[in-house]
Amino acid sequence: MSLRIYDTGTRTQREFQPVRSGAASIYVCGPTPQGPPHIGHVRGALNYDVLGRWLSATGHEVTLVRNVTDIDDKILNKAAENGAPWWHWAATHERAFDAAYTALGCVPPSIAPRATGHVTQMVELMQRLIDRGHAYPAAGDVYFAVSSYPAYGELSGQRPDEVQQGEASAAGKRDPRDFTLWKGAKPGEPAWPTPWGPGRPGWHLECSAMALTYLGAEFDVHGGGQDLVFPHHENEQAQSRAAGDPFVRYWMHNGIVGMAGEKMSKSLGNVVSIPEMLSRVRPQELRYYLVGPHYRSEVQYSPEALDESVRAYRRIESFVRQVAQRTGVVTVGQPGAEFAAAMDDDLGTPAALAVVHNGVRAGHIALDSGDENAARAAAGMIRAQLDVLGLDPLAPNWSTESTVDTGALRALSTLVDDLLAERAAARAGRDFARADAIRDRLLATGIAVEDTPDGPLWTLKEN
RNA sequence: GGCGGAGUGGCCGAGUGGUUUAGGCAAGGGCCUGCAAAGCCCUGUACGCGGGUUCGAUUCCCGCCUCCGCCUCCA
Repeated sequence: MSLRIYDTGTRTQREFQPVRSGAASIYVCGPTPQGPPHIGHVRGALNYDVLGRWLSATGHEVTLVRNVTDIDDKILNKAAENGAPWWHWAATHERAFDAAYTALGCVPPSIAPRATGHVTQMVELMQRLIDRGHAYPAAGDVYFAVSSYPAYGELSGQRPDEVQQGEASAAGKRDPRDFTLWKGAKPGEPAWPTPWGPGRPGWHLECSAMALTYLGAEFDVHGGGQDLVFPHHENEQAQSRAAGDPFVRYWMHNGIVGMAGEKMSKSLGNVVSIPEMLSRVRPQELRYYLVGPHYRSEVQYSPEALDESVRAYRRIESFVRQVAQRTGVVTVGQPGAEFAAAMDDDLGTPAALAVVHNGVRAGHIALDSGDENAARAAAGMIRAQLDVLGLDPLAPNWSTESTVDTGALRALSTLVDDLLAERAAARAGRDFARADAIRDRLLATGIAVEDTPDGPLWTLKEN
């Protein structure tokens, strides 16, 4: 059994057969860094991170390209509104995106190419399209001739004639359906030289050019949000295939994130930024919330649902930590066949998490019956499963040890142990009022005490 | 107007032509505990509405309602 992926291009689930056996090439539409990253951006990145992790776990050498659209109308406008140079505005927000991806445990992409660094490749691609009669320059712009490419619309199912026409046709555009490959420079705008005059990249061209540069004329997976199917991905495919490249084998589109009824969009200004969310929950917990539902389903964000995820994740986490504390080191094992079957079914993370939870229950039963070997084995398997999802509680990237003063921790530990010894003495003397007073006092300071078969266990409460 | 997706038990969220049916959160009962906490066991007559196909539909088909995405910038 191997991975099956739902391919938007054919609207069916297809077995994953990579261009190069044992390897996987993935291109993901990354951010246009015009503002802070929000929950929707991060959901997409997380989904393709899980894809990459699963492909790696199943023996593929993964190349993942996630681009940065660092030149664009919106960046120019936002920068101008804020009195910043466009390149500074883009670079600042690009760093914010990187920080969010890192905080949420995304494996760094093989490369995160910027549009502005690939003008040469774009010019080459445009030249090929012009030579083949699929594109034409006009008044400083370069357009793709939709009528020259009969397969246009095949990815999205759109019929070009039915597409609502937006803005009035620009000067020199031969057909209102034609889209811009390259925008001629207007006064004061950044510009790069081309054979057809100075200007800057249109939105769609860069992805075709950068995918070709790093992944070749044919590659395995192209991912993005469902809102990019049309026109962005339709146009990408038209450009690359019209130029003669086979392009994408599997198109994957993740569902979008809504906001309890109303849609979340930049224009409505109701986006939830990642730094804001991470001030409320830990990154693992936010990740669990976004990775839990199937990637193609829509998520309606609500703080209540996020809170449920927090508790669900902590159940898993506390089991793994408990086993580690009681039985020593828990080494990462193998995810197992049931988990693999779930993941192979178009990244079935909900079923995969059900397997994890069943493992947690089985592990607790083993722990209760004193079978520490079975408990350790269960925890090792769970760690392997969670690692595929980027959720292993013991993974070093979640570690907070570096921020903790070990000297202070040792001093605290001594004080708590003293109090717990006092409590134990009180309990032994059946002075439960005294014992409970100590426990309450510790709880009030943020230290929770639980009695286990191995004696009392204390933990610092989150938040 | 065109293209596409969705409506599941108190909530989140999978899934399937039928006899046992995810999983989590919350709730109630029980076990354990001095009491808790955690954990374990048990409980809850779920599939938007109306037709149709079928021995049988939440699952397939048709119609309707509601919601969402895209067709303009968005992951």
